Amino acid sequence: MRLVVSSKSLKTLLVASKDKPTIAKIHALMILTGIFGHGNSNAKLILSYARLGHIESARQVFDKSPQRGVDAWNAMIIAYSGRGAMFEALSLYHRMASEGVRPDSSTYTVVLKACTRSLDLRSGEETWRQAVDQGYGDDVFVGAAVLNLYAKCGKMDEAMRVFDKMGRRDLVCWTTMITGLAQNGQAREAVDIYRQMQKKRVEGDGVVMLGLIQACTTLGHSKMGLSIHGYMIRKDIIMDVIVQTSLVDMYAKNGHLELASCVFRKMLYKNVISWSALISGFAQNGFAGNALQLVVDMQSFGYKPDSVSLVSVLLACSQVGFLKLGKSVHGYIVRRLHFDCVPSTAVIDMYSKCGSLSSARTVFDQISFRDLISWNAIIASYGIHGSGEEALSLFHQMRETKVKPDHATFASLLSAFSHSGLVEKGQYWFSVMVNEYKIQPSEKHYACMVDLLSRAGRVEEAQELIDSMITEPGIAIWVALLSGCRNHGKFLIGEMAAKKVLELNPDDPGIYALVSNFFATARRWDEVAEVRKIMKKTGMKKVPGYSVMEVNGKLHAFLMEDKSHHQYEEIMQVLGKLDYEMKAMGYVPKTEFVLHNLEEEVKERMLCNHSERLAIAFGLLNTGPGTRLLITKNLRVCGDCHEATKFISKIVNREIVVRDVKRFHHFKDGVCSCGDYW
DNA sequence: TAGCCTCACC
Repeated sequence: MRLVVSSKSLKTLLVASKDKPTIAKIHALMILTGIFGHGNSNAKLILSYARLGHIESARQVFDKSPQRGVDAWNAMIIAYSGRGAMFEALSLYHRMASEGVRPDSSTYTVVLKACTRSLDLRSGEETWRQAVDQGYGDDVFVGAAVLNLYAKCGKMDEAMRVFDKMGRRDLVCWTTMITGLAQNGQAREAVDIYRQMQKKRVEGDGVVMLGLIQACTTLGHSKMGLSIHGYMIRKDIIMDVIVQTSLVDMYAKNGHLELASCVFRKMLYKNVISWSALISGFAQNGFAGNALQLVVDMQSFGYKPDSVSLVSVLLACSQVGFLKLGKSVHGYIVRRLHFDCVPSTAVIDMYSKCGSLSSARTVFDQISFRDLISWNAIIASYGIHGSGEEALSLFHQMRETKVKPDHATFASLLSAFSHSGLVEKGQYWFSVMVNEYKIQPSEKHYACMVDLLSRAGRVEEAQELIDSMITEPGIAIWVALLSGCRNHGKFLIGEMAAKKVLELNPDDPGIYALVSNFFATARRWDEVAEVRKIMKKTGMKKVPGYSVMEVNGKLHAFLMEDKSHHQYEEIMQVLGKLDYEMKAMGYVPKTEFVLHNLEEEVKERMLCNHSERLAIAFGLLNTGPGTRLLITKNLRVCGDCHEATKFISKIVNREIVVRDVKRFHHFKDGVCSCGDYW
């Protein structure tokens, strides 16, 4: 019996084959039947081997082909480029000419793709020039590839130059521009290009919409995002898992978690990325508990968390001080996944925000590759723990590497100086930032400097600095100035700062307390009454303060006057006993931190029931003598609680660490590491 | 033959 095998059927089999032995059999059959060596059969074989990762076999086919058409060369370049072997891909491309094979449109496209993968702008531009020389300058495939090269290398100006000159543009060219602009932080320009595209009556598909959704995400334009979503539904544009995931991401990043969850729930097909998008949305918006619950849910649906979703878990852990879970996630990533730059930075941040600065440092010292963000994270870690000198020393080490400090590095460094009271160092490095690094100071940088100068009593200099600002100073700056004025009795400047603070109407009751205290210190009772009036009007709607503490691997959260806790009675007994001992040692409740019109005794009781106080008492009840307590608070620690915690640390002979929204307070033996200025 | 999704510091 004679077996008839057609070239076409073998090629179809090749595309469908899922393992090397099958391909090898078809390969053998091709040789036996004489198909091998004709047409582009060798190219198909090369691609099939490469698809399954057998690059050596692919190369053997290439080397043993009796004649190699341009398809075989292209296939081999794709094979190398897909494996990240850029050098081999490029050398093949260079060899083609010497072997008398003329590159075609595909060759330029795949070589440009290879250059894009390795971000090799120089080779890419050279390839593009050669493509133009050979008459492929108007080819939309080559054009889209060069636009993508520029976009991925962050050269959108260059991309725009090429795009403007293009004789023909297909949908992919438009999309590459829109996506490229959106991903390079030029979201407005992305929208402009889309408008141009509409004018030319080019219909957008899901991928174009995805670029626009990303633009909405960065611009924070949820309204526009919503209208794009509606447009896709009306126009029946297919929303695949990628487009749906970016919708989830867009809604979540813009704070619309219900909408994000709603899109997510309606997704028929989900993947780990869509879960991660939702989880990170909750974590980034401060809903640590929901984020953690979602990770449990995703596992029950059979999805295994990857390093991206676990980074969000770490973020949630750092928010609430969940050291135990953070530690186990760290271990899991190290053992099972890739512990590269992003997860290691998240781990550093988690340890430092959970109070373990030394663990953060150990991880930082062990990682082999440190990028800008890892340096920023470790510098910030020392800053929030009040170690300005160590932050500076790390900054010096960073300057010895190739990594260039950015605005965030200086924000962390200056904040470290302000938390450590290093005024001259702050001034010096602020001027270095502006003059040497040409970084335009932002609101955060100014706030650090104003804080630094004001706490040293140099409020006039602080005011001069504020006057030199080009942008309108925000609340953080006026609050910093006001604190200094209050502490140093500078009433004239302070009054102006207080008025500014009230105009800006902050959300934080602690800030109203500061303003009220300032006026009380200046004996300006009318203004004190005015602040109370504002508080009464808006104050009751403020974010409720809560404190979180981990005991035996479980998190316990406390709200102010929280009676729901099963140990509430015991907690109140502990607090009562402590109150008695504290008063005997000279503690006087700072009732000015309660701004309601209440009797003194009631105010005192309210102070006593602040969430951080409840958490401390709970910690004392449930941990052994001498154990360090770590409490995480969502707002700034209250001034009276700060005073009380100092006394408590001495009475119970414990180290009490409180992390508030700004920094760490290490209370030990009646003293706080912040030096009573925060 | 093409273009596309999630994560770290401030």
